[in-house]
Amino acid sequence: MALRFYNTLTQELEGFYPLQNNTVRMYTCGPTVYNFVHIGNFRTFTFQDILRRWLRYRGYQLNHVMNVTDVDDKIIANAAKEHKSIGDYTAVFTKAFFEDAAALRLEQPEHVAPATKHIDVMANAIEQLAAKGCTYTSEGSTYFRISSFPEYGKLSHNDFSGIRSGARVDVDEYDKADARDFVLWKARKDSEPAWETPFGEGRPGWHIECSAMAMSYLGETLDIHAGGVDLIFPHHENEIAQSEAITGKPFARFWLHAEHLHIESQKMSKSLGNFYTLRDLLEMGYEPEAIRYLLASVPYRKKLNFTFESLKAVAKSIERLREFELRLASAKLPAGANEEISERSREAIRQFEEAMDDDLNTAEALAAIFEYVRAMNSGLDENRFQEENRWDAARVLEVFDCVFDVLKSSGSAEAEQAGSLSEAEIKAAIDERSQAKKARDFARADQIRGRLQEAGVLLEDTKDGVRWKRK
RNA sequence: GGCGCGGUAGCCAAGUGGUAAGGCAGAGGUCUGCAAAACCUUUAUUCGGCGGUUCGAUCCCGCCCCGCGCCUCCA
Repeated sequence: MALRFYNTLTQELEGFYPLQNNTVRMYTCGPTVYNFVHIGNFRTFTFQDILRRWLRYRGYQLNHVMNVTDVDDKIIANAAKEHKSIGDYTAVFTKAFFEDAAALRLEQPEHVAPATKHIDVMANAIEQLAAKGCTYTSEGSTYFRISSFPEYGKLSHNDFSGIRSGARVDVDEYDKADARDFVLWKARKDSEPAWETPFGEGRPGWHIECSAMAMSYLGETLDIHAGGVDLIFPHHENEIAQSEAITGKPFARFWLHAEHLHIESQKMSKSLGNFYTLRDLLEMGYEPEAIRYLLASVPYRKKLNFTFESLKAVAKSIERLREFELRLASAKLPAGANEEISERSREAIRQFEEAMDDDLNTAEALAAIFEYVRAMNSGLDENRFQEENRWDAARVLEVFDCVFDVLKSSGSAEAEQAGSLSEAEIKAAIDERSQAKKARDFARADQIRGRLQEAGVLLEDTKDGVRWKRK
């Protein structure tokens, strides 16, 4: 079965292929930089990263645009509180976001698009909407008239035909003609940041940013648009309305939405205050790879229940894989190749690919890897491995890691520094201990082992000699 | 109320109309001078409840119970 994704628009699993050539044109909703983003947000960004990597594995080129919302109510309010310009204010959190993303090994999209750098594109989109009669102004602000777009609701599968103006309009929304209408352009208020446009001085509404930037970078119809489930309505629904009202063409062919990360059975969110930032977890001593693995290991359409127990468990899982890699590298093997091992390796890759092709079923893909590792550990135990088979196993791990990217330890560079023992020193100590063991001076041997352990170096006695690793 | 997601072993979590992947934890074992580490084996007669369809359902249908999300800013 070929690559397929669940499309929120059609509510079906659909075979995926890009519309133009071999390049996937993809747009994802990025962060609003008014604060540090939390790991719930990163669950979605990690999903997007896995998606990127798998598309590339499947031979596609990527043209991926991610927006950065750097002007909105919260940003304006927070910046004012700190007596900073919004630019100075958002620069801090934008930088933090990309640092965190790098720590989680999230690839950079081909284009990162800050909203404030694309005001002209948005203004142009609003003018096109106005020319089509889809807008109206009220108190200096410009609104999108939902009644001008009959298909409104097709993404969230809501029927809005019954909702008419006057049905129930919130007090502070008295200036809208229809309760569901949304603002395209907000009139300037007091000293708020504002931009000059033909339809007045002000700033963009949130939804227009994504429509305008997506189409300006990627054209009228995108292959994939992705984000968190909470964006389905109203954000993505509104994007569809604006974009399709302008072009008359489908805005995006595939809509992919990641479920939320939960904590204590509730959505992790800023407003509930039940969140951890990546920085929080790193300070507690968790490895970024473990966090990445945890975020990636639950298929993206399932709620992911975050617990520290899980985080500790996945750290062990990663160790198991790294242990296998290490064992493979240090094993003494006879020359030649065992075809049975080679075939089992190819089988593992097939299973992994099949799982990933199935709407990125990472849980099943992981199962394929762990089953393989168990089989290969047995193979090593039973001396069925030969020299050439190293490559077979290395290839399996390589395929795994080009998606999950957790095998190489970023190994808190500090810890390695703190360990302070050089490789040569460690090797010398190991030799000394081996001599002591040979002389049956176990007290001496244990003393050396203890000293190394204190320095953060763990010894493992194996059939093929002494192995060590930093802890 | 409308729309949507889910309830599988101690925890996390796949999956299929034909009798339950994987990870962690637990138990047993191998290795070892002893350890540690590692590795191996093992762990749900059962898949929220009740009916129905079927030769057969955890998987299909109906009803019910429970949890969660969106409907307002939100990954």
